[in-house]
Amino acid sequence: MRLSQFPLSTTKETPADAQVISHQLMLRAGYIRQLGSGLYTWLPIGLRTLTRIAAIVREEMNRAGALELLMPSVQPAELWQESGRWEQMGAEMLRFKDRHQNDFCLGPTHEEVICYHFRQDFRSYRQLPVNFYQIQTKFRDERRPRFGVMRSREFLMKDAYSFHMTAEDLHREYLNMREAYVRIFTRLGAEFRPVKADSGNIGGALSEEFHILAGSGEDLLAVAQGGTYAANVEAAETRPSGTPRAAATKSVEKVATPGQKTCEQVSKFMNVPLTGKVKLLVVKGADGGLVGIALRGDHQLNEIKAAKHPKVASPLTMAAPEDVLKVFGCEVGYLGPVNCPIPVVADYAAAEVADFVCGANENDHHLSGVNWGRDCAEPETADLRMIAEGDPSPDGVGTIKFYRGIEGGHIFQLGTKYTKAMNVSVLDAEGKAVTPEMGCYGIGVTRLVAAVIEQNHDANGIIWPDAIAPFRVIICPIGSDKSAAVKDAAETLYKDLLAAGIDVALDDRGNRPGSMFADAELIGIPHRIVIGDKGLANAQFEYKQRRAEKAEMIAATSAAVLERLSA
RNA sequence: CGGGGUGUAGCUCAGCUUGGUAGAGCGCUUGCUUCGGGAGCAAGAGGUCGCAGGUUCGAAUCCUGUCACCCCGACCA
Repeated sequence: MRLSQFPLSTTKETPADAQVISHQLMLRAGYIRQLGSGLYTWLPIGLRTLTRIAAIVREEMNRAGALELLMPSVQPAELWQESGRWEQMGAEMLRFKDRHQNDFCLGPTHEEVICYHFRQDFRSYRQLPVNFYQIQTKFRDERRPRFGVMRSREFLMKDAYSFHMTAEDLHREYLNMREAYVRIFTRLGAEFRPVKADSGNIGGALSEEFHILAGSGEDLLAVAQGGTYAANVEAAETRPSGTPRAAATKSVEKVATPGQKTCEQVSKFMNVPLTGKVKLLVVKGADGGLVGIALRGDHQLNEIKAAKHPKVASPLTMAAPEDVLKVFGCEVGYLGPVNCPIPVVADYAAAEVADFVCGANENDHHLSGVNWGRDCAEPETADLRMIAEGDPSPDGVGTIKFYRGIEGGHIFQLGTKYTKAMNVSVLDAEGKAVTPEMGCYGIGVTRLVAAVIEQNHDANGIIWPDAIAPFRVIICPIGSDKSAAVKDAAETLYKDLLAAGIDVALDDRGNRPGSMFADAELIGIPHRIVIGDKGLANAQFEYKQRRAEKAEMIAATSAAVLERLSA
């Protein structure tokens, strides 16, 4: 591509709205332009990279045996009413009516549509298993779009849906997809990590997320050092320590703690470590009443785990302060399990503390020297807290460290949740109707562009891995309007590289060297060839890898350049 | 949805407190010079001051409403 015919809208100044580096660089390098909140246009250079990533995804999905199709982004409400999600989905699903006043939505996902098509055309076990995928625009009306294309409302997603006669076959395909994802993320040149995940509203059993590791990531990951365990903190389980609780050594004392409401305040005020404090959170119960959740002072509630507890209402709802006052007769800052008027479920760690400090269920007072089983009932225990850095890995191998990640892909074993709801069935070998097992596998294609940039940039701009660069190499001729030798050398090299099938850009805009180099670095071209009279005098081109500290001189031949590119 | 902020030239922003007819830098156009790290000089083009009402002789500036965008939080297949 000749840059004289390929507009680059690069800017020196960083747009004010961009917070994260990938968003800033994508705007500065002219990859995207914002149209509205969470809506972005991909300019030609940005689209080249987006298309390359999509191509890698497509290749690996095909290699893994999945079949590409394309479903509409506009979907009729009937299908969503059938699965029950028309009511379940919140405002993130954009709904509207057509001219006949029929309800539609912009598809946030395609489980309903694929089930609809599958049940039309698939009647026999002989036709299974199948795995369909598409690369299609999705729309989710996020409450707060942010970070450019990292969390936008409209985005490009690869979504795949597989159907199976048995759970075992679903598991086989799940592992097949997992391998395909590992290949895809490896080819992107990204440092990534598959982690155990919560399957969220989509439901289903087994689920893993593929995260691109980056400090700006929105997700927190618990990764075992010295082990293999890795999970999204939302999904990371915690276990009882295995060592029995220490024996009680103190007796209960009531202590005046005026105005000391938080664990930190009480801990400081009474000079006890946070780990010696037990806090009681009050949430709505599954039976409509209230339930107390006991956590160690230094631990945080994991709302997803708590919501899954049979005694707790889902979704998790904290009790209103008025209701707490009514039931306990005190403010939320002074709650504890002693003489507690509601059922209590304790996190494993909280149940292991002896001689602890807790609220006295009386304003401005706490109790010290409290022990489970003696001063209050031995509680029901469960895994309710967020895993913490330094915790032992749940699988017993290694110690947990936190990383931040950007969710680039997610694979699920859905089971029969959607096939059942959508009345999908096929006949097995005995002629009996069977509800197929279903898996779904997503990759956020647009998000990956930003995620890879988060990992690959420097002060001058983006640094693309070869596989997804908009151009692999850029030729910068210096003074080509004055020097016929430079111009000829650049043209010859350009044509030779094109002939060799290399994605090459020739900067024939006649700009000064400084601005050529700045553009080439900002847009992230991985290889640069500079051609000038000085070098040509010695029959040399200058070659610089984007990531390299220094440029080097190579022979002024197309063959020498091709050799560098294949190295 | 709660809290906060911002809308002025293509971009980044000043001007608003204290009302008086629109500014800077970058970018763009033309000319000359320059040409290995975002050039210099000169001359230019370019704005319904988000929108709608109101106050006033007069509103970018004050008041009311509204829309959009951004940030923090909540939420998130």
